[in-house]
Amino acid sequence: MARTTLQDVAKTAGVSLATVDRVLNRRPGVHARTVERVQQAIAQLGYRPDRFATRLARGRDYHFHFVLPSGSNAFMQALEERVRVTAGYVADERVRIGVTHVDVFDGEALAAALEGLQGAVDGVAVVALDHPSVREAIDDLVASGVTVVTLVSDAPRSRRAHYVGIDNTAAGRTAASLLGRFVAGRKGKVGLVAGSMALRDHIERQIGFEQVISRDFPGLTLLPVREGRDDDERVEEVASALLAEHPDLVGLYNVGAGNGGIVAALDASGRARDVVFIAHELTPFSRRHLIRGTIDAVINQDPGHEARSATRLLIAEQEKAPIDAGQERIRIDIFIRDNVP
Amino acid sequence: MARTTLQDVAKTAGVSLATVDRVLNRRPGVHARTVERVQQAIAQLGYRPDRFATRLARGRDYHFHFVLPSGSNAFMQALEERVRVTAGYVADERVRIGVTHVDVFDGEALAAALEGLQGAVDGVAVVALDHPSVREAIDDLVASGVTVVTLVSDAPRSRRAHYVGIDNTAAGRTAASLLGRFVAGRKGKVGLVAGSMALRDHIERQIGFEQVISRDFPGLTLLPVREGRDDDERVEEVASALLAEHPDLVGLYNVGAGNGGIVAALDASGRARDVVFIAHELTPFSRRHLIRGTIDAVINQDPGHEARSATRLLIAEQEKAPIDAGQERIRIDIFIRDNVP
DNA sequence: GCCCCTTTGATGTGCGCCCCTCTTTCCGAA
DNA sequence: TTCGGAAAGAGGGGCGCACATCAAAGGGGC
Repeated sequence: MARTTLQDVAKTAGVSLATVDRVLNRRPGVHARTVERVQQAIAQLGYRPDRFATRLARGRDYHFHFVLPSGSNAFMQALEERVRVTAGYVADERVRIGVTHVDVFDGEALAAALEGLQGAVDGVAVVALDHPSVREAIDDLVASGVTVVTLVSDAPRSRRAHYVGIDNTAAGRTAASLLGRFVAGRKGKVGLVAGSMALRDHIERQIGFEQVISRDFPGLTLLPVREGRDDDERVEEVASALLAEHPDLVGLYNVGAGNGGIVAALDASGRARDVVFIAHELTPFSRRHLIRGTIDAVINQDPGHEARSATRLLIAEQEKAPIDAGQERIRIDIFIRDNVP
Repeated sequence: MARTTLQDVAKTAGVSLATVDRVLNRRPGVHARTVERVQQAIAQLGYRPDRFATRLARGRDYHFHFVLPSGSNAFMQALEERVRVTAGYVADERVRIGVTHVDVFDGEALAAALEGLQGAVDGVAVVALDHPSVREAIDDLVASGVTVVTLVSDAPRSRRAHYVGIDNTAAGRTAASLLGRFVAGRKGKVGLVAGSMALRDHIERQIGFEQVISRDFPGLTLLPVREGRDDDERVEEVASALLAEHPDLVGLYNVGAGNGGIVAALDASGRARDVVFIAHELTPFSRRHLIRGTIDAVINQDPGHEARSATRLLIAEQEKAPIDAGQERIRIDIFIRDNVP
């Protein structure tokens, strides 16, 4: 049996090809009754437009843009690299992908960058901020017909089509569970280092972490959060201070970047083996120390998956194609020494 | 700038469209010197054929076949379901996917089923067996021009194009690490239940598990392997026996299916909270007991990912298209209560 | 110089759909 | 009855490539 084509639809609907085309592409000038007939024929035949013929005929390229935080940590660099790789793969599918950098913490700058994309692109993937201007900029883009997905960090009450990233509260809970079980029944203090309490994902991770520590591990006491600004040096300072002030520190959770600082502090203190250290994001560095044993577990979100997923979602939106939710859900990966890739 | 097309290549190579076509599709009757010229033009222009135009013009459907074990456990059922879902998604990309069932343990039957596919399909994904007949059947298929990928379970020395599945030795090591750390320093026995020691993946998991337990956890003693035949009842018997014979049992690792049996035995013994239980494969059942706490961790391979990856690899092979290794690597997922989807 | 064979060119058709233009038909209002 | 606009039909060109056919040009052997 050959494919069912527009011809077949036209025939069974008893109309001409032109009319079917008008219906399919929502062109005006078709009687409601006729529209109905055509749609019935489509349903009856189970007609699905040939993606290849459609894209070929339409001849238009899709133009997407990724807006990423500038000059930042290993994870973001990995993400950008994966975006570029993905761009390479979809280039021969008539998809062009651009990348812009914007300062992470500057909501206004991010909003401005987004506004500047109006009219120039079909879709945008943005590492967002929970900031009113950003939300408004996203909503403006959506209103102007641009598809927007948020990446890694969401803009909760905006009209973005999808959020491509993990549930950070659950990530925090996961870290706590692992840490709690890895300390093996010992009692003591647990330290948490965040990048900045202005970052929504860091806050959420902290909340999840707190929840589980206080509920499930009565022997552990969570110390007040320290801010490390995602910077190795600063993180090392606060980690060293934590280690010095608390001889009974049994666990450390670094919510953000700057794992190098923690490793350095642990090494300097000579307590790397005694303190359970849970980190985020699998990088060459964290991978190395996971294997060495300084880091006990890494909570990860796969930047390659995120880049591809965002791209797929943007394409699907353009083509009004269905989405495989299972494929697009970003997992909270747990890596220990034995299952790192 | 518009796409570079065959026209452009022909022009810069100084030959006709027909000749470029001959080179591209490896048709005979072109002088080596000319081939060279054309390929240079292609390289120079960075020409890449338009996937959509190609597929449309070729007009041929790809026909793939999945050969799965029959009447079996929840994981295999999930895998099959995901294969069917994937089939639905790629149906409008001119890809037809068929599914056949074969008895898992019967190498000859599997080999026969594979032989029967010759000439009927372009590609095959098979849950293989490490059996000489199977290996030969795979090699025959490959020799006859059919692309073969193995799925979940490999046929190591065959000529299959890819193996879509996890490293089972690493999975075993991962289970051991988690179990060892979760027992929190207690000393005692550890039990391992496998489906059958004839299954390669089960053996590999066992080997990995043994390695890590003996190397990293001197306080733990691994008991001799028990076979549960992936069947709830039988698994319950052996688990109950283990629990009864060893009051100091602190951990259980179920390498195969039949988690229901272990849960039942643990519940009956009243030691569900004391014995750390590591299982394989996230199913509705294991998910429930992970949340309840009977199961402490689940090692998983994502059947949806495997179905999609196998399909993508088969398509890529047909189109001689590049492969994104990062996308196709199947991860060893670790799920604990807090990061289950 | 003739013939044959290899190499190349020229050209056409079709894949399934989009998009545009130009009729033709039909229905209701004036 | 006439007229106008809405609804529908008809047709064509094009997207970039695959595939087939036929003709022309080139080169070597005799």
